[in-house]
Parts: sequence; C-alpha cells; structure tokens
Amino acid sequence: MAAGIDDVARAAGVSTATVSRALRGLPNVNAATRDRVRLVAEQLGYVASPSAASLASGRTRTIGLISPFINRWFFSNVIEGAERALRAQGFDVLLYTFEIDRSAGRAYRVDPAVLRRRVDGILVVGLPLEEDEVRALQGLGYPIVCVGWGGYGITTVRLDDRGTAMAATRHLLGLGHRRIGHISGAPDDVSPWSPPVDRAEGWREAMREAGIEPGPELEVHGHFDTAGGRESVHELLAHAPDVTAVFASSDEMAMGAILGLRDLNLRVPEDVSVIGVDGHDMGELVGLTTMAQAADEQGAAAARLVLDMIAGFSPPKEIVYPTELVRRTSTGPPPPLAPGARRARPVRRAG
Amino acid sequence: MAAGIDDVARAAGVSTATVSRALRGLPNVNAATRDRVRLVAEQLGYVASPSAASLASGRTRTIGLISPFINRWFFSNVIEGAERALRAQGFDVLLYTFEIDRSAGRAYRVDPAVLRRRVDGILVVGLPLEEDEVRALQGLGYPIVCVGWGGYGITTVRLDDRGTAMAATRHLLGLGHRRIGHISGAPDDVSPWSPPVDRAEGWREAMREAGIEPGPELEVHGHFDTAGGRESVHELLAHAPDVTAVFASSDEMAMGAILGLRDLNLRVPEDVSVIGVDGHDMGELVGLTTMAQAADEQGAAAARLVLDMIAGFSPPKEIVYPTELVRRTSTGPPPPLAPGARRARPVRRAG
DNA sequence: CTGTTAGCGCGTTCAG
DNA sequence: CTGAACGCGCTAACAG
Repeated sequence: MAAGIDDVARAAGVSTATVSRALRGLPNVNAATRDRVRLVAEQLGYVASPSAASLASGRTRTIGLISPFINRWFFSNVIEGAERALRAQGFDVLLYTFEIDRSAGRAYRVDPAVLRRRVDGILVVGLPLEEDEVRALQGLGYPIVCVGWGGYGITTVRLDDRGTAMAATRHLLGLGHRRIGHISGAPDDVSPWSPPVDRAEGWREAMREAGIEPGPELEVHGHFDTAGGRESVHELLAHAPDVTAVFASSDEMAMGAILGLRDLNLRVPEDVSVIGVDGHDMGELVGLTTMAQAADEQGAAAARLVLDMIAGFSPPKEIVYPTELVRRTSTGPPPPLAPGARRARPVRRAG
Repeated sequence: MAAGIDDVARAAGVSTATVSRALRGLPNVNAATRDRVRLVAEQLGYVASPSAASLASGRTRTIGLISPFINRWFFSNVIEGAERALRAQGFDVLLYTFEIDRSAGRAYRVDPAVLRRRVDGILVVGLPLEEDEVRALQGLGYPIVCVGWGGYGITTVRLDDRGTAMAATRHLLGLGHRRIGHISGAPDDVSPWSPPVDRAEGWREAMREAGIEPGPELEVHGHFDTAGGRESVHELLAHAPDVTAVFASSDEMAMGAILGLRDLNLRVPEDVSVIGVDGHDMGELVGLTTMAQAADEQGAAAARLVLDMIAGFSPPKEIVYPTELVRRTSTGPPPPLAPGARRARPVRRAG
C-alpha cells in the first residue's frame, strides 16, 4: 500500500535515480520529466522514507531541541518560534527535556548519546551548561546554537542581560528608590555566562553608579518560578525591611514577588515597587512593569542560525536581542513614610 | 571515529547479530557475552544509528506529537508530561505545530504525509479535528491517542467537560447568581466532541436545572486566549448588562475577562464573579476560582496509552480525568443592588 | 546460545 | 540529462 520509490519510477517510466533527483529539486533533470515524476508521486502518495534517506545521505533533516522546561514562558515561546521556523524549512524537531531537581542542585545533565546520528544540528534553550557538557555535545560534531545563554564560544542568541538589568534598576532609581532588592536565580547558578548572573551584575552596577552599595542582604534567590519568587520576597523583607523596590530576573518571579508582598500585607506599588524581565502574557493582569523581550523571535533566529551552519556558512557568533521597558502599575515612587514605620506583620491570605 | 556495530563485534569477538541482541536486551544471549558486549560498546561510545535500525526493523521508537500551540497552559503542560513519560521509555518525541489563522476560520490542517514512516504512534493534543482529517491520520496505520478532545472512535484522554461546566455553573448558582454569562471558544467551533461545545452544553444544562433560560445573549466567544476573553466580556456586558457572573471555558479567557471587567470599572467579585477551567499557574495572582485539572498527568497517561497500543494491547477507549473546584476570591455572592443600577461606563485603563 | 545471510528503501557515484 | 549498481548500518530469519 505504501508506495516506494520504484513504484513511482515504474509508473513514471524512469529510473529510481531520476525520481530521487526530481523530487528533491536537483538541477540536472529535464523540466518535463520532473513535472511528470512529481505528478505520479503525488498521485501515489509517495513520501520518501526518512530512515532510508538518512541512511543513504547521512543527513536527517532533524534538529534536536534541548530544553529543561516546556511549560514556562520563555521556553515555550522560544520552542514555538523555533519549531515554526524549522518546519518552514522542512526540518523536523526532536524534543528533549531534562529532569531538574532543585534540592539536588544541578541534577540535570545532558546525555549526548541520545542525539548521536539522530539530528543535523542542536538548539539549546536557556540551559546554562557546564563546560564538560558543552564539550561533550560539541563532540557529536553537529552545529550547536544556544538561546538565552551563551558561553565557551558557542553561537548564541540572547539579550544584553547586563544592560537590561541596568535599565530596570535605573527605572527604579529614577522613581526615587534607593533600597532596591534583587531576586535572582538559584544560589548554585554560577556559570559565568548565565543570564541570572549577568542580570545580578547589571543590578549591582546600576546601584553603584547611583552611589548605593548593593549589599548581600538585598539579593535573594527565586529559582525562576512563581513559588520561588513568592518565598524569596519574604526572605528579602526579613533581611532588609526597608526595601522599597524589587527587581526580579524574570516576570514569573516578579509575579511571585507580588503575591509574596500581598502575603505581607504590602501594597504594590505604594509600599513596594516591582519590575521584572520578559514581557509575560499574564503581566498585564497584575500591572507588571517589565523589560520585555521577543522570545519567539529569538527561537526563530536561532533556528535560522543552525540551518545556516548546516549549510556551511559561518554565522555571527552572537545575536543580541533588544529589551524594552513596558511601564505599568507595579512601579511607582517610594513611600513617603520613614522606612520601618510602614512595615506590617506577615498575614497569610486565603487561597 | 563514530564506532559502528562491527567495530563493536570485532572488539568483543562476536558477530554483529550478537551485538545487536545483547545491546537490545533480547533474551537469547549468554549473560557473560552480553556484559562483555555492553562493556565494549560503552568503551567505544557506540550507539546504534536510529536510521539504520528503523530501516531494518520498521520501528522508529518515535512518537509524533501534534499540537496547535506550545505556549499555552494546557498544551505546554500536556506536552511536557507526555515527553517525560515517553523519554522514560526510550521513545523520542517529534514535535509538530500548525499555523492557526483565526480570521480565516479553521485555517490549520494536519498533513499526514510528513508523519509517514517517521513515527510509531501519534499523540494529538487538544486539537479538534474534522472527520476527514482523522481518517487521513488513521490512514497512516499508526496508533493514535488524543488528549483533551475525542471523537470518531479515537482513544482519548480528557475531562468530563459537561460535568465540569455544570459544577462550575452550580458553584455560581449556589452563590445566588441567576444571570450567568458564558465565554466559550470560537463561533466555528462545532465539532460534536470538542471541549468548548461540551462545556457550553454543561453550562446550559446547569442553568435549566435551576430554572433559568440560558439565552443566546449570555454566550460569547473568547477564542481560548486572554485577549479574546477580555474582548468577549465587553460584548457580553453590552448585550446582557445585568450579568452578575461569568463562567469561562478556560482560565486564560477567565483572566482576560477579569481584565475586561476592569476596563469597564467593574469589581471582581463585588460586581461580577468569574470562574474558569484549568488551574492555571497564574490564577492565584488574581484570585481566580477555577475547576482545576492535571494537564501534565493527562499527557503522561496518553503517552502510556500509545505505547500500550504499539505493544499490541487494546487499552480503554477513553480515560476521563477529574476536575476539582478551587475556590479563590474571584467568585462571591451577587451584588445586592438592582441590576442596571450599578453599571458604569467603559473606562480604558493605562497599560 | 551464536554466526551467516539477506534485505530494509533510499541517495549517490559513475558511465553513458 | 538519465540509468545501473552499490552501499549506508542495522535487524531478522534461518542455520548451526
């Protein structure tokens, strides 16, 4: 029932070699012959077996997409952008996720073996790898492009994380804030090229630029999720009760922080201002001010880069995407009252 | 450099057939031989070429995952759950998305050709297909499992959509509401087995059960996203200004509805109550009352079903997942004022 | 339990 | 521009 290449060859009155050439659009085929072959193939519903084609050609027309999560804003948008761009070029996307166990530190590892001979290129989404993991992945011999993170000389699509953090912090400084807390990623997040590290650095630099010392009591870890952001803001206000603004490294943590501030009976932005990074779809729900980025476009750009590299081009080592300040209602001037006078006791909210 | 099966065979002093058997854990291999082969393969970094294995065996150990979106709550969670379950069984996941153009009606179509000889089974996530599409997909001859939607005799993992909608509506009725609007999917959403249709049906039934006629002015379309939910609630209140509660078919639309109510200067729940379906992570931000479902578990369950079908078992035709009412602060008793007396003019909010 | 022998269904030389 | 022949790397059926 499933037509093979020689069914098509026979029906079109040509050899299998000509069928193969015609269907793949190679130049050295008579136009009339090509059209006839294509018509016959269409009628027979012939589609070349990818396995056989890969085995014979050595190419898989498949890209491996490695991501620690799928259900988070940045990741899902990058994946969707990349998938559509790749499919438009006739490439398939193989999805690989990895377990992450926060309690065990960096408990995920990328096992390159599963990708061997499966793909033509690799996209790594927002997963700061350690050097040995990068080397192991490179050992596979496929082009690799990273999104949202870059290091060890890998081609990368990312933000100017330091600049973005500085812009966010300056926005708060410009409103008059002096005690500005920062919610970063995880404590064991020390990769020299990871966004949370760069963003923390940018926050510090903007603070110092304004003559303020970003003491360690001002930095807490939110683990890049809503629950983490919520917990971390409790910790932050316990250590630094005079904080009047918070810069979170992601919108999900920023929204968690807003929940945490509600727990503490603090109003946003009257008591504490909050700014995030991302441009999360749900940000408008709570009026979240943020540094917005186009995650889907970054995914598409990364897809084009791997494809270029597969085609033999040497693309730029880095593409830096812009962020834009989106002002909403979660940031405002600091409260006029003296620090400490307005602090309330923690209150658990229902639901 | 990349070791092949005969490199391993030579190094281990056996034939390639034995290597193949040993590495795949087939029964008829001496334990000592198997261990030796595995050790040698390990040392040489040998991994069987999937293309060659597929060509020879006819199996791909790959599941095609078809989804219209990746960056929406239900879809990303189902995909993540399915991916992890499949990878745990050594199966790869090929991701397929489809363009959807709302203005052109159902502008997406599933082209079965791209899946031919690529996969061993198919997972369709929340995409109500038309009968001809289903038949075309079945024509491929692979096991198919749908998540979040089912019809035409396909094996399905889903909710009791009608019951869930009735429970949500009864919650509102129990609070004293009588004029309850409903935000469903799209106007062209008429597939007899699609969740929005069933949920609308459940809403109607619960209303009639309470002796209330669910007039057409009470139903609007939210297109399953936040923007759609927001717009639809404007329309709803224009047609039925005395509405005191809204049941939305998804949390994303419910959150959009809350934004839309804010546009209209209406308070939630003092003026209008809102309930959704899903259990979206961000629901707590706005105190959204919802009928929560476990999307990731449904993805994992669907994965197990396809795998069972591939293994030759005949699994149940349907697995129905429960939903649970999560009460937060977006629902409450209807306002005491006479309908119409409290209506405010639309006000555009900043941001 | 193990080796030998055929393909699996294509892409790709190399002649013509 | 086209066809014939070979082989990609592995699994499966059959012997032994």
